[in-house]
Amino acid sequence: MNSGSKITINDVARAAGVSKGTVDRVLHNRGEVSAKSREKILQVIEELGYRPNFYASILAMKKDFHIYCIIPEFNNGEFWALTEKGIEQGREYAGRFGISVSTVRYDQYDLDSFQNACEKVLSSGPSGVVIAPMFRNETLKFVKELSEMRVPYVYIDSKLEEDGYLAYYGMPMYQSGYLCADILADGRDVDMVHVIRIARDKKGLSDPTITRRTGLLDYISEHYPECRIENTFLDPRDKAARYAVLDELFEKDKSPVKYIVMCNSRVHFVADYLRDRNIGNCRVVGFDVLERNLAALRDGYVQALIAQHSDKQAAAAISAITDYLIMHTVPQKKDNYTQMDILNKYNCDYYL
Amino acid sequence: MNSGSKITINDVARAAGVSKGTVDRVLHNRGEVSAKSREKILQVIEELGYRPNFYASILAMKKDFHIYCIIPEFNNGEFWALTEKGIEQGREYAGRFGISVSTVRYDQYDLDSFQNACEKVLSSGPSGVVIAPMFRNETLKFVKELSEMRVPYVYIDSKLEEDGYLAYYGMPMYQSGYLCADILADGRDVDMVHVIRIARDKKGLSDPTITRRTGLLDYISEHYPECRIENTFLDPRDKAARYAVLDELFEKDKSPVKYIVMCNSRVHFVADYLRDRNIGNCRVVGFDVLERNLAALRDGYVQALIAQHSDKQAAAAISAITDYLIMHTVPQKKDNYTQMDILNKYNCDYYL
DNA sequence: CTGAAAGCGCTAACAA
DNA sequence: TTGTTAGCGCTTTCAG
Repeated sequence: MNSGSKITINDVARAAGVSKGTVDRVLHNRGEVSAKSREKILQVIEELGYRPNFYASILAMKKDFHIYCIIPEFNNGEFWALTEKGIEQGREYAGRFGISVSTVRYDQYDLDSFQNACEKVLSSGPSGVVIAPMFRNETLKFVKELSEMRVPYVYIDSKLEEDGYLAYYGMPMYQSGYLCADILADGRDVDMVHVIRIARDKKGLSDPTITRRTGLLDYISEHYPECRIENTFLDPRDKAARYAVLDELFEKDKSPVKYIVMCNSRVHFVADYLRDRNIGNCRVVGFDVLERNLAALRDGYVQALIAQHSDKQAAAAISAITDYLIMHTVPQKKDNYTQMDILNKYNCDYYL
Repeated sequence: MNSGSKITINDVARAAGVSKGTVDRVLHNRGEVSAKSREKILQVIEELGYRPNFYASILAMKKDFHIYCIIPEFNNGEFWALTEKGIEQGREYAGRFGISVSTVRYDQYDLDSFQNACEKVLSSGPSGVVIAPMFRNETLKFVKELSEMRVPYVYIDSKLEEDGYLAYYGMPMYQSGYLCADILADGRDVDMVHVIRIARDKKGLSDPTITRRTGLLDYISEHYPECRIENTFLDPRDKAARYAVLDELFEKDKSPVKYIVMCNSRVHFVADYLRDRNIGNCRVVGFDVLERNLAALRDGYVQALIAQHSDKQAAAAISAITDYLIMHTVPQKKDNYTQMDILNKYNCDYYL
């Protein structure tokens, strides 16, 4: 019940018949200690239930830790803004321990800028890094260097299939697509689903939502084998083009209810169109709590949003590194698949 | 960016031409300090941007803080078990600061036991208390004493309409009922809703879910003015009686789909019945993530659960008090209405 | 009203 | 391989 343990390193030293210097050595596996002392000390620690006082420890080591977060650039109101908010929370936590946190951003469509970001971090002598990996190979190279420098790193948003990370915090992508389909279909008679996607100009860039889309399509082929899937591509930078494409979609699909889904955070593109064209007979589902998406939810142009606390993910990532740095603890779970939140117009105002 | 500020109380003392003892005095409004010194010191603090180092401070004061949590008793798998888990998390956090946390439980159907719990806490000299208030008047009396002793307290789960609390963490009850109705009805043709309730033996005990039920009924009368509401009462301790009552319900209601809702965490009572009787044509919605409710969700006997992170609520409550004790900060928001999570069979496994 | 000084529990040289 | 010691930044007597 009581965590305010009173026994100090001095008590241990006395009981073990050594000096506190030696106790400290075994505590941190530093310097050489005779097997005999070591054993005795460990035993005494056990018996007395000694717990080190982290605050004394922090005070004494006066190290200069610095955590770097590598994430994509963003504009206000975009997906990564929420992550940045979480970094802010993490900074607050880490700051209490005298650990500073900074963000390094890169253009998620530009490999060079990612490489630059990594190099910048590497040359700054990081104590730990949080990374949202968009480029597979480059990231692998980067984390390998970190490993060699014994710098702990944690993935957020998505992770790679290597093993050296301290922790991962993100959404279960495949399941999120599966869930999304269930919410979209909702037990109705669905014979056509429009999957709206973002046209990506550069090739060679992996589509971050591909796994999610797979989950979506799997659900549909399992539950609605007859259902047709229509893919439609939207240009994120050209509103007129988007409207033209959507106009075409609505001309072709004459069903009484249109089922529309987007696997990324841009469902507001669709909502804005529907609002402008005053179209009501749609069931639209998308992802993530951008302000524009929430507005669409409230207005009824989007029926549901699947959200994740990407702020908490970032904050958790920073806490994990902080705790590792300060008290050498590793997170209880290495892979943390965070919950998928279903938002509709009645609960969205209590989110965040 | 950097929170590891380098300026210490010594720097301030030197710059102000006084000793650090004096600086400490103005920092904590302790002892008398000449107006002149005081002003000078304040100014220097401002100029240098001095931020005290909490860890040195904690180390030096070696105070003995103790937080008490007052919550209802429970059995394994019941609602309050999750709260207890959150208390455990909070204990871990507080423990880092040498603050201990203990739980005092009471019988939520017995006023005396609540009074006993309060007295016990009061006489233990609490540094702070977390309370889930089930008895209005007694709680008011209790918190008044706390206020007089200048002991900070925070409400979880529900709160009273007084003003002295440090913070509150809980679900927006009315809205949760409203949301629940929306999920239950889900745009279908609903002409009868069964509201299943718990028969409470003792009178004078306020029904904790009354606000939620109001939200539920309001939604229905707004969206389905013709819909009939049937109340059915279940005895929590008598399975046979529950089955009898439910048998009767199913004999009377011949509609093709039955709409069933419970406003508390016991929807597993209904699910168990449906499973045993092998009844499938129902749409059932309930609250809270008890293991038995989750099982019902997975099996399809309950379609949706509205959940809240009552563990996080408790943990947040303890953190709030800890932070207040250690660094004299008050929570950003006093009233924290936590999000309402919609769970179905596809996302429930990623919850908690 | 104020300064000096002795710790709080731990780390990291430095000697031995 | 080990003990000793000087702090880390702050609080708290205790003199003055």
